[in-house]
Amino acid sequence: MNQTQPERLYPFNEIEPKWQKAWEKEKLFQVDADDPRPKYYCLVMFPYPSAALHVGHGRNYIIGDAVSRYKIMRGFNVLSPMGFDAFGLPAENAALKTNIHPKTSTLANIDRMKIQLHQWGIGYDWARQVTSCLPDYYKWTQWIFLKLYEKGLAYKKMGTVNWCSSCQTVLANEQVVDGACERCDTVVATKELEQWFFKITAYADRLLQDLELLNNWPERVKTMQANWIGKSEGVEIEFPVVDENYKLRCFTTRVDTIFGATYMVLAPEHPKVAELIAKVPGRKKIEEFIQKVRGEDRIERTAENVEKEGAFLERYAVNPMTNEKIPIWIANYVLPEYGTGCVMAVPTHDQRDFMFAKKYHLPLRVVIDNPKESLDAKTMKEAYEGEGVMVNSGAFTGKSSEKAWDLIADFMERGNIGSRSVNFRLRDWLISRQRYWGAPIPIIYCKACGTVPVPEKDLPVILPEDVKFRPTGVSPLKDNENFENVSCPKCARPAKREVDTMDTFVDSSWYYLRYLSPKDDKQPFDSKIVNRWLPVDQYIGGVEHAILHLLYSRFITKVLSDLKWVNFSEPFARLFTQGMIIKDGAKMSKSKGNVVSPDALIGKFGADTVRLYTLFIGPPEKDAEWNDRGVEGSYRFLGRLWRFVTQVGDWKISGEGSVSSKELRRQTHEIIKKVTDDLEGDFHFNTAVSSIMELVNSCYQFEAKTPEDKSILREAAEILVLLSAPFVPHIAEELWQGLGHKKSVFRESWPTYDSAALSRDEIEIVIQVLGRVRARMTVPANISEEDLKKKVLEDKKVQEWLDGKTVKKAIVVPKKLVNLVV
RNA sequence: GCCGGAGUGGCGGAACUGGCAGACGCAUGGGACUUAAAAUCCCAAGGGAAUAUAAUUCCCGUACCGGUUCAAUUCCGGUCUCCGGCACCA
Repeated sequence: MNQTQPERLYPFNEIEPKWQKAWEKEKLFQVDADDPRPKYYCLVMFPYPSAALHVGHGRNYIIGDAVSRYKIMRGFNVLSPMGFDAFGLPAENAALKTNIHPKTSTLANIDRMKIQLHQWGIGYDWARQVTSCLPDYYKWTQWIFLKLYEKGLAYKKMGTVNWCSSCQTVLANEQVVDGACERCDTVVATKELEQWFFKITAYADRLLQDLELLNNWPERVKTMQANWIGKSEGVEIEFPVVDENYKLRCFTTRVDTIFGATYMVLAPEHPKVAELIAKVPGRKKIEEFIQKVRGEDRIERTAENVEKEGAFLERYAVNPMTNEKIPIWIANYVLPEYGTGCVMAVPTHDQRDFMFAKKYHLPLRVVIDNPKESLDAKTMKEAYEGEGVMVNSGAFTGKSSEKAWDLIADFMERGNIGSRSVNFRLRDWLISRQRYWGAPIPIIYCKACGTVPVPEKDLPVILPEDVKFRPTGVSPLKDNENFENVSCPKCARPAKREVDTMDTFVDSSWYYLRYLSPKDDKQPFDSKIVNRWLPVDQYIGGVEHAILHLLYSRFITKVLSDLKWVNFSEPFARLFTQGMIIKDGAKMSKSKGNVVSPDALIGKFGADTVRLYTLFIGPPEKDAEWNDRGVEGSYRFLGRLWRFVTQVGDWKISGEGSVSSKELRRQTHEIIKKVTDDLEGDFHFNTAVSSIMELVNSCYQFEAKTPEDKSILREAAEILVLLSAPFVPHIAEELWQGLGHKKSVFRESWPTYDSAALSRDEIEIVIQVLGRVRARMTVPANISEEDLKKKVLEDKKVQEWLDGKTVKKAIVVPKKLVNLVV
């Protein structure tokens, strides 16, 4: 135990609890609906209540709190709520080990986290807390499901779905990362199952389009969403099958290459394959190949350098533009779920087709010539995928491929050969889960009436507590006969409930609306109030939600907007994604043993130190390495601030300062501007904090000789306290009181700078000769350009550098520099 | 491969609209206080070179190569590396 307790530089352990209580008493963060001030909705992504919080989590809340407190001082009516995304697998998995019910452990974790948030000095309107695992909340999650169901946007279908064998449940596409479960890293298998989906694809185009409205979202998040939605425009072309009376449809983005389509490839899973090979001699071999491909899991199938393999179906189709008979193949590189599961192959102008054609000796024909170097199908080593001049393309020969694209598409549409079509990568959102700790899906199956939604008046469908929740691949709710067996709401005959629960991302896709009327038991939210407060002015959270939560929330908002429940179509006007805090080069986690707990640090240095360091660590949007010595530096600074402000506590503000103090006053006002700009801009708290530090350093350097000087220092002290209040609220309150103020510092208005104070009498001019700094001189600020030039040329050092050469040109940047060209 | 972002001291990082590169902090070195240490406070500091230890002065330096400009971390062209997303998507 040779860890030394640092000297107590100021009584943080006394003042912090004191002010936390005071804010509560004063209801600093409670929003009054009738407040006339302009609204500001500052929202931090609500957390999953796992174990205790670490300093990495803290960054999120500290940033949000700094923004809220700043906006309060700017005169806004700030709504800063907090809740808990409380359903989910971790609690359920823990329960399997510890035998503690998920509800018990979740609620206990919530209590623990609230204490931690409190100790950090984070202010929320706790009267608005939402907890997604409680019936008064999930009742309305179920209501949202019903609304989507009514609109045809929630549906059940049989399909190939992602299955995690460890979590024993299906997963949404968004929850599969590199072919593995995002939660437990188990390689995801595919299964044919009947599952519930939300039809997010119906909104694909709008979700993509409206990204353009989100000017205050980080570019990378918008890019990620755009990539995920994955729009591509092309043409769907019909290829007649030889000896059959049906056609196969191919989707292509390169309709300009149609004359080079020398064969066709189907996914092995394509529904027509069985029919096509029913009578061919080599049927057995083809079936074996299909079995082989089907047996591969997602990773094997989509891995980067998988050898392209295929089989000839011994059948032919007709290229509708050349009227040639072309062979039909199946191959592992054609995916059943994208486009039509059937592609036209143009080996000369598509690298995959090229490799496949070379392997199986399929014909190649150049139809777009490379303008730089003429192509020859016999000698080319790889496909040419660029633009060029059309060749071997019937009536389109000689045209540029860009132009031919539209001409061919038009021609096909006129002749009913094909039609323009758009494909998205985005798939519908699979929302059912075979697990216990989630909101039950409000559906009843009746033998007579079919699928019957639970009537709104019967909501919520309560999640029963007495359930043995072993994951078995079937929802644990099936265990509870009282839950499953019900009477049909339509015909009253015995019926069965849906036993699956909803993906927790459904819970979190609408919580930001519930904060506005968290206790309303008549409706999920009050449209009038929501329309007044939304969109959220500032949303703050981790970039890991760039696709999942943010895409789902945008989708649900658009649905609610179409249903006229809300009058806006994007929920979050501004988004800020903070970087992760790293320790020893890795993300903090219990298993790595690199978790930094705030509790000990708060005990040793106080919450303000932890807050200040967290904000000072680096640009908040970037990842940052936690450094314990850096924390001490922040603590030292607060000690310096404390010492300085308490020292000038009984000095008075009076009159003008002496000449020497003018510079300090100027700096003070410059820093008001700097901190304000940082807070209004990109939340660069690190530079805001550093300029506050600079001002403190200057104050220490300044020697106050006269009462006027003292008055300038006193003004600087007041401003320092006001400017640092959003970052280090406890010490700021205490110092503010020490300066003789009765009101909370957060009831004061944010300081504004006096532009007169920013002006200087004298300025330092940098003198360059040929762009290199050679001298500097101090001149009156209002000096004319002519006088300045004259003075510069008279300077001894300058003359040495000029060395008798003539000055061709003198560039004068007002108030900054003079550059002499010789 | 496509899309987005980044590359600056020993480290985290700063630099408005092209105008003194390295603010602020950490680590480091020196000093004060102390019997001593820790803590605290004060001072120094990109690298290199010259002079006499100094004051001082010069040169080199923002991933690399080139360009525009009186002047480039900033603008333009090219190259490399790293991070993130998508990817056998037709």
